[in-house]
Amino acid sequence: MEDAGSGSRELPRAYDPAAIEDRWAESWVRERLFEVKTPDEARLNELRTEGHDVFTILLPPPNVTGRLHMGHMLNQTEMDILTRWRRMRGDLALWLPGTDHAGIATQMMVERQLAEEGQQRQDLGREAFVERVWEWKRHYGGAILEQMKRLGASVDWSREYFTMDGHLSVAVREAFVRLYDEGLIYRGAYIVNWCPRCQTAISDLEVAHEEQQGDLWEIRYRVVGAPGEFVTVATTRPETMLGDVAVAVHPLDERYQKYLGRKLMLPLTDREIPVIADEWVKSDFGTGAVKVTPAHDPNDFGIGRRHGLPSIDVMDETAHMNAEAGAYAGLDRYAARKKVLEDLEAQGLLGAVREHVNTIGKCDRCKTVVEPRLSTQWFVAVNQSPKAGGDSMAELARRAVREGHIRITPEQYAKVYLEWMNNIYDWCISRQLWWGHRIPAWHCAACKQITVAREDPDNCAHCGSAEITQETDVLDTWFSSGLLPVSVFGWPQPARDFDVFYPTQLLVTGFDILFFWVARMIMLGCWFSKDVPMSDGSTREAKDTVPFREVYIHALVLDAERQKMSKVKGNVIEPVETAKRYGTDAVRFTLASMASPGTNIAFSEARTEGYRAFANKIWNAARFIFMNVEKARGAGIVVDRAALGAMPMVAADAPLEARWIVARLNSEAAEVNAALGEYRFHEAASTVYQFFWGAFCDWYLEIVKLRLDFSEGADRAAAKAELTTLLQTFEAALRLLSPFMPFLTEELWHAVYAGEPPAKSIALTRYPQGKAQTDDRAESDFALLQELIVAVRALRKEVGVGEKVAAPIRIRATRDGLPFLAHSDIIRRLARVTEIHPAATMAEGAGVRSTPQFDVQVIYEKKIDTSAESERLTKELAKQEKVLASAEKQLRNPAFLAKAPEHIVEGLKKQQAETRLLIEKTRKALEELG
RNA sequence: GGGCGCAUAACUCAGCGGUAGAGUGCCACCUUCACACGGUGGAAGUCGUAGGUUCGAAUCCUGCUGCGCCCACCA
Repeated sequence: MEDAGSGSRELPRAYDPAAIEDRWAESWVRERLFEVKTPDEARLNELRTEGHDVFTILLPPPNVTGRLHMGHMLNQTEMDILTRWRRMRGDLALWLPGTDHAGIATQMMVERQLAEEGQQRQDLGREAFVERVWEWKRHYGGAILEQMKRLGASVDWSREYFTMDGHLSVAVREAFVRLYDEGLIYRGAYIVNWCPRCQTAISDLEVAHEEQQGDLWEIRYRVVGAPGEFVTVATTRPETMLGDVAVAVHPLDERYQKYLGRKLMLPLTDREIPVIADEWVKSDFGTGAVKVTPAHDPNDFGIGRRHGLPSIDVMDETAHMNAEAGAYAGLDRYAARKKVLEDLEAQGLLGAVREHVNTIGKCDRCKTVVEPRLSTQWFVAVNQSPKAGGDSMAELARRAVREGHIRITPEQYAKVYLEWMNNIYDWCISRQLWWGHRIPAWHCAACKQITVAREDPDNCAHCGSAEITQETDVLDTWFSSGLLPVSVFGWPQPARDFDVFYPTQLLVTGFDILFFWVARMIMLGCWFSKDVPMSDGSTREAKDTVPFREVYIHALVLDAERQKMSKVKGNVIEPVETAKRYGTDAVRFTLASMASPGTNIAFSEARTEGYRAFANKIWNAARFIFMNVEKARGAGIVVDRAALGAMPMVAADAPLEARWIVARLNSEAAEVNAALGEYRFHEAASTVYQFFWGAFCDWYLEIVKLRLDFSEGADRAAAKAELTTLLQTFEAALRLLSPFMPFLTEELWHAVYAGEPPAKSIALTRYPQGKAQTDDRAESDFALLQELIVAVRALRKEVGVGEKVAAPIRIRATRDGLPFLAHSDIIRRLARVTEIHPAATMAEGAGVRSTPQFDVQVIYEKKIDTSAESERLTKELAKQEKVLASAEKQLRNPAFLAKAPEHIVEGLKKQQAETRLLIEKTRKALEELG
């Protein structure tokens, strides 16, 4: 029997997400539901002919060390909603997961583990340490993906990658070699941001700037050969004076003209340093004289270069003073600062000390104060054109956004991106770590030259010497993750995956990694894909080089007090734990309903409670429906399963509520589709919520109770028709809801089909599109009916009719007759009315509710509370008069009549007429009350 | 030093040129045979502040106040 609706399994009275979620999460993975086979050309053409497309989305790879937080869950909920939606629309939807090896973070994690065993990584040696990290990764890595599985993310697990996988490492190496050969990767000694704790260079982006109250010290440098004369410099970092090689002043600064070319005696040392002129110096800052320390300050480094000065490095990699610092050697930088100041003071060389707000850079990862340090590193020359000519990487990346090949939502971030891109510096990509992609460069002991190669070389490419050793540095993690959009699809090998899935459609991510990752992907993606021909052999145009066509920047998730969640503050809301308490669907719905583009989310559990109630509401609607399906079956009435799965269609002579609910389903579905197309998750969520609860449950289900009479002598054909519409609408509503609440809808959808569903999952069915059937007449008729029912309910309350008591009503139509009387059964049931008496006049002294269309009274012996009613009416009257006054004022204004659009004027005229009528009615009612 | 965002009902947020909406909370009534994680009715906002543009402003512009964020090589 091809029937629908479950009777086989009684649904529990209250929805218990815990009872179903693990089961489905596990099943979706086991059934390989979301795996995408790379289509061949024929299949692809077929897809496109049908009006569908490939939808590829890359999961921003979480760190292997990561645990899922609310930000991830928001990000994943948004991606999952979109992916499920696109899949259900018939697109080939691929959501690709993976994890990032996260250089510093992971290395730190394992080092901490070693520390507990009383060891350091140096004790193990590089090879053993790296092996240890791999082992850690195998044991603990990727826990976050397991959490993701539990939350039902519809990703293709068969394609899961790790950024240190073999084929991805090949891509990293290829990219490095190509850029090096182009002269776009270079090695050199420059000032970089150095973290003394991590003992590695970090990029500009990995430095967090903090303002703090500090001191600006003035130090007197004796002028050689001029006893009693000094040049006073100002500095915030006195300890670096030990590495000074000059003092610079502005060339036009009159105060110092006489010292130009003279020598100064560097205090605390026996070195003499020159006074030089450089335009970079601002005469109005400090004393106008700057100590020049090329090894410890990027500006000084620049001055040093311009003037051919040496660099004296006075610190080691742990920010302790080195041998160059003489007596201060071995001291930590702050201890050295203290001692330097004391010694200067003792020698009378310390001048004024001023309070000074300065910004200090801290290591993003460990919060240690970063030291600008001269060291030899590898850089990507992002602003440089390749040898053969053409645009630089940065320029390509700017054009991609400027010319609209990549659309960023919300738009304001496009500006932020371009602003950053316009001011970008070369990217330091080397890290002094052990965990990561080792730089494929070999140093020759014989000729000192560098060999960069795809395959590990045995000999120097320049002199042939076998005495070569590999570079010890590894690459910045973002170098490999920046390549992901090309590398996951097989680049640099020619690959069908690349042809089909590149460019990806969308990137959903947080603002915090816009520069770190998004910008780098755009640079590297555009750069490397431009040489990959299209699948038909044609040259790739700029628009097809981008790594993704759209970027959606999502909100930050804050706690209910709008504070950033952090372990330190202890205000972290655990998503999986929260999902267990309220149900994953409820948490997802909370996030979706608050995910308005461009605003942050203050996550509140109160709201989640509300959506748990919503889930329960859906559950119970299902129970009610299944119960009736059972009842019908008992009477030999069975709904054909084939009627389900599409948009319900109703006959023109079907009951009003059936035509209405189907019309509503169509219009709401259209709205949801439109909202999702523009990332307005909150609108989509509130639309489905209002539809299901406010329309389907509150009105349709209540009316349907009138129709589901399957007993002998009842209109069984009508009952069956209504039951069919009910089931169809519910099934369609489940599909509409399913991207937002995948677990609950999956469970109920299977129940609708009594355990014999037409597909393995609701996720594989089609999304309601909402173009099928509209019915304005049904919507407006129903709206009038609702107005009447609400008015009667309110009157009953006023007059004091008990909840269970039914009472007659008196009704008078103002103009359009009494069309709603045709639905007296609905009025009787929903407003608890016995008889409906059409009347020409309203009775005096009884409460009246009036609308422009009708007046209505409840006939009941118990009189109303006249003073309360009079108060209400007075208030009502005041409101109406205000509305009227405002309308009249505008309608009297010739400028308004001349300039306002016609429909506004017409609307206002209508409002004016209706309000006048209402005022008249209200006044009369007040008079009658006395 | 630049740049950006936000201020709307008690709370959390929508709305972003035509006279204010939702959820939660609150008040009253109702344990009616899907659901008390429920139903019905109700109270609640001079849309931060001062100007301006407009026939019309919560909505656009400017100043101010208060929060928050990002970027930045003045020692």
